[in-house]
Formats: sequence, structure tokens, C-alpha cells
Amino acid sequence: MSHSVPALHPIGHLAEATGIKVPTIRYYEQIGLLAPPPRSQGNRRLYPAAAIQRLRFIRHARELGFEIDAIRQLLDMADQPDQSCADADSIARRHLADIESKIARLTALGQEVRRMTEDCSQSSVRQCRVIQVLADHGQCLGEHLPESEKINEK
Amino acid sequence: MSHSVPALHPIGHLAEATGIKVPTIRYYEQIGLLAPPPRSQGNRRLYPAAAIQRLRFIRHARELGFEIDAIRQLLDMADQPDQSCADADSIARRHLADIESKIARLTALGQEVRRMTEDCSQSSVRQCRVIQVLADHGQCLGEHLPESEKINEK
DNA sequence: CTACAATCTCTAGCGACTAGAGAAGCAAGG
DNA sequence: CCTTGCTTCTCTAGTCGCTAGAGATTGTAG
Repeated sequence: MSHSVPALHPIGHLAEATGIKVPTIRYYEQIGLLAPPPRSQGNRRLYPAAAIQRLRFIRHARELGFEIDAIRQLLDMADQPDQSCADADSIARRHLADIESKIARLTALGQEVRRMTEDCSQSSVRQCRVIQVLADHGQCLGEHLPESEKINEK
Repeated sequence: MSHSVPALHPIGHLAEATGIKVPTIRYYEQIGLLAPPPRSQGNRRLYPAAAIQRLRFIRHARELGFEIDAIRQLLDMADQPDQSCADADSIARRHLADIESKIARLTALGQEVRRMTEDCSQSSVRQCRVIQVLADHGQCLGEHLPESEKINEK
């Protein structure tokens, strides 16, 4: 019997093990975030176990809201454990600042929208506070909302 | 002399008056958010003054984070002032709930990312808290972040 | 042998724009 | 009249991070 089987995983297994969908894994390969694995005779991808770790790293970073480009840099750093981590730290700090500015903007939006709905008398459109405020920007309290980097609401 | 000139505005004037860029105005027309205006002999768009109000409404709603589809509905309602405003109100309330869930999620992300950076000893990657936490999901505190509707970080 | 599942590649779509090419219109100056 | 320069026109493609679908192939269990 052979001792220590290499244990290569098909893409479906990787998806299951990491919670990342199959098409997304292929997409990550396409954009160069994940190295192209060797293939079977039938052209299927066969991943070494290390790919699972890498994908988990990616997934966790995505869950924390890091952009793909930042993750690319973070992965590069993770591959060179002897270098300084100042860059990793600054990527994370920048991301944190980004998150905080989004929170600030959303909080301002939220106040404005809440005020609209609270003042609405629930009668006809003519007296609807929601419509009125939207039509006349001057009726805003907060007025100049923090623009930051156009939060891209969604 | 003619009393009451119709005063039609070229697209550039509209852009200036509303703060919405020229290509965006054309885009709004294309997706049916703004009615196609009459044209000059030379095929230029000539807008009636009412278009400025409409675009201001749109801009304000966009600034408050409403989606195009919601704005479409809100505009329809604004055009029928005698109907009930219950729908407008519920659109705004839904949007508010959306904003609040985003804030909740971003707050959770922010805590996690702040912890990473604060714990980072600023030395080598090997001991870098940022990289470590990303590599090992188990080191997260918050653990299961609110998923809500995949905030689409940007 | 026949289902059926898993995988393959490729293309297109999402939302809300933004950027650019290349052509045409328009006013003022020489 | 002609040129210069500005605005506008249409059209296509790119952004981000996937997701969905078509249609072909491979692998496996009964």
C-alpha cells in the first residue's frame, strides 16, 4: 500500500470545504487570485490541500469586506513570512477607515430617511412628507451629507 | 415682444442646474427614468424647466441611497398627488431598514478589522495579527457576521 | 448500457454609471 | 468664408465581484 497519498481535491470538494461556490473558484483562477491547479486526464481541476487554506483566507477577507486587489496583496505577503507586515497593517487600516466613513454616511442617510417616514401623515401624496422632502432638497436637515467615496449603496 | 418664453434648456444647462453629469442624464433617459425631451433642428435635446425639478428629485433620492427602481415608483406617485402615499412610505421604510442592516454589518466588520490592526505588533508577517486572523477564521471574535444582503462593499 | 452528477468552456447579465471614439452642430473671430 | 473650439450626438465597452445559463464532456453507480 502507498503511504501518504497526495490527496488531490476536485473543485466541488473545494467548494464544499470553503463555502465558496464552484463558479467563483474558477473566477478567482481567471483573475489570477488562485493559481491554476494541475488537471486530471479528463481535464478536471485537481487541487492540492493548500488551495483550501488559500481559499479560506480569501473568503474570510471577502467577508470582512476587503477588495480583491487588497486580498491579492495580502496573499502575496502571507507567502513571504519574513518581510515586514507594515503593508498588511496599512491595508487593514485603510479598509477600516473606509468602513468607518461608510458607517458615517449611512448613519446620516438613515437619520434623513427616518425623519421623512416619521413625519409622514400617511394620507395623500400631496401631503406626503417623503415625496415632499425628495422634491425639495431644502427640506433636508443634514443637508450636506458626507460624500466620501460614493458609498455605492446596495 | 413675446410674453412668457418657453425657455428650453440644453442638456449642459440641465447638468449644471442639477449637479447630474451629462452622460448620466442621457443614461436616465435610456433606462426610462426621464422622458425623452423634444429635439432641436440639429438633434439636440431641449428640456422644459420641469425636467430640472424631476432631475433634482432623482438626484436627491440617489443621494439618500434609493435605488433607481424605487425612484421610478416614487416619481410615479409624485405625478399622482391625489393617491394614497402609503406606498411611498413603505418604500422609504424598507430603505431605512436596509440602511440599518448595512450599518449593523459594517459595524461588526469594523470591530473585527479594528481588533486585527490593534493587535498587530508591527513586526514581521509571521507574527502579523492581520495575516493570522485572515488565515484562521477561528481567531475571529464576532465569528458569524450578520450576512443580511451581502452589502457589496465598495 | 443507461442514467445522472459533476465538470468543462464560453458568453452574457447585474447596478449605476463612467470613459472614450468619432461625427456633427453651432457661435465667435479673423 | 473659414477656422477654431466648444457642446452635443450616438455607440460601444469598461468598472466590480460575481452569478446564471448554454451546450459539451467526463466520471460513476446501478
